[in-house]
Amino acid sequence: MPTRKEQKEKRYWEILNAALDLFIRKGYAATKVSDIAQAVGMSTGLLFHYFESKEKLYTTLIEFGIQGPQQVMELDQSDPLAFFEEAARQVLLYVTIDSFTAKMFALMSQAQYSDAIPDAAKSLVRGFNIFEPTAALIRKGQQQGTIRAGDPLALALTFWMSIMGIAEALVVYPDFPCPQSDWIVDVLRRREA
Amino acid sequence: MPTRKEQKEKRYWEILNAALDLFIRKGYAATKVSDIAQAVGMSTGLLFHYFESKEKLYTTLIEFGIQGPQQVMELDQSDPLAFFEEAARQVLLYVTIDSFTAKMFALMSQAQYSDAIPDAAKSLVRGFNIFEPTAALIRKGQQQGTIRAGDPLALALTFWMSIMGIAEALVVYPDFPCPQSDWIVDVLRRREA
DNA sequence: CTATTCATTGAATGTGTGTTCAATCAATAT
DNA sequence: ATATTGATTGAACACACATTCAATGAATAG
Repeated sequence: MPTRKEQKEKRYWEILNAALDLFIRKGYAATKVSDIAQAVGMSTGLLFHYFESKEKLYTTLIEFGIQGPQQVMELDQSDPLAFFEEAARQVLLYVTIDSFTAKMFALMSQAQYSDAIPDAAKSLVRGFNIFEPTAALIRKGQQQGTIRAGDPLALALTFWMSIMGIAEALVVYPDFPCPQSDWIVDVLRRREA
Repeated sequence: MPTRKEQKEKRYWEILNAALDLFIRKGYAATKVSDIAQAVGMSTGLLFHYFESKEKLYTTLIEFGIQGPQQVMELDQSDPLAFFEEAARQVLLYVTIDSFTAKMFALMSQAQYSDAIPDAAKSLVRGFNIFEPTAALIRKGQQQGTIRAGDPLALALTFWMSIMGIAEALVVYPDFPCPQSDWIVDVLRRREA
């Protein structure tokens, strides 16, 4: 028998889940609060007992969302190429086994290039720039001779856009076959002579 | 001295340009007709003398947009790997020299995964599936031994998501360094033993 | 058992936005 | 020169949607 508090906690997550799904498919502006409420199975008014506004709900999701990329960047960076292999592997793993985390990646990927999200969310997203630290790592790998020559920022962009784009596509179409993570790393890998 | 008809034609394109830019940055729902009108420098009401509705305006853009991928698929396909090299080269070339076409790619890329666009536009986008023909070409390349082993659909997804994601990012941030097209093709290229 | 808290609803409110329209003025045609 | 067409505006309209709120009833506390 679930206590009142447990029920509330459970519904809190149900809302976040439903909202995440809708925000990915329709975007922030096109997602109606009533859509989310309906997906969870509650009245629209009740949703405002859990989140004070649509904006706050979205921003809460983004707060969770930045943890995904952050965790990835916390992987062992001593060997740059190994880091990218592991990063790609992890993200694609989420896509198959942890749809919530996978959807978070998709959400972050969209938020990165959208001008139509709440200001608070925009600040959060822009505050965590994944490209600069990635470019630094790529530079290191280039010196070691494991990563191909070329503008590090451009290489970082290529790597992350592939990962994010694939994650986004697979979240929306889960039946699509999942690429292998080392294919993507081949964008960075130095080719043998 | 421009005639009345020329003026009208010119403004028609100005509207399409401004709308394209805003739709990419903000998405369909978050882009207000008044935003577009303001960007062009006309009253909101006047815009409806050029396009009967916001929906029609968006769908017109999508109609132009599908021509981009269509043209790419019309490139010579006799040598699969050469085709992908040329396709990647062309798309990235547009990003640098023809921002209208480049933005079209970004628009199509977004539309592909959005549930929040007009039905007419959705039909158009879904009607032209780029993945199936690409997968067929990949299969051919695999038989020839120029393309790596692996699920052809998954390889097609990887290739196009990289291209589209990069195009989208560069359209929004034109100052970002542009990757080299052959990096992306390395996702498909069979590695020497 | 009674009182209180609080989840829940459905209707009401207000704002924002797509669209329409009557009126104006400039360009073109006759 | 006059009439007609068409570009242009600003205000008006209607509708959709985020948010509020008073009322209800069930769970919990005392």
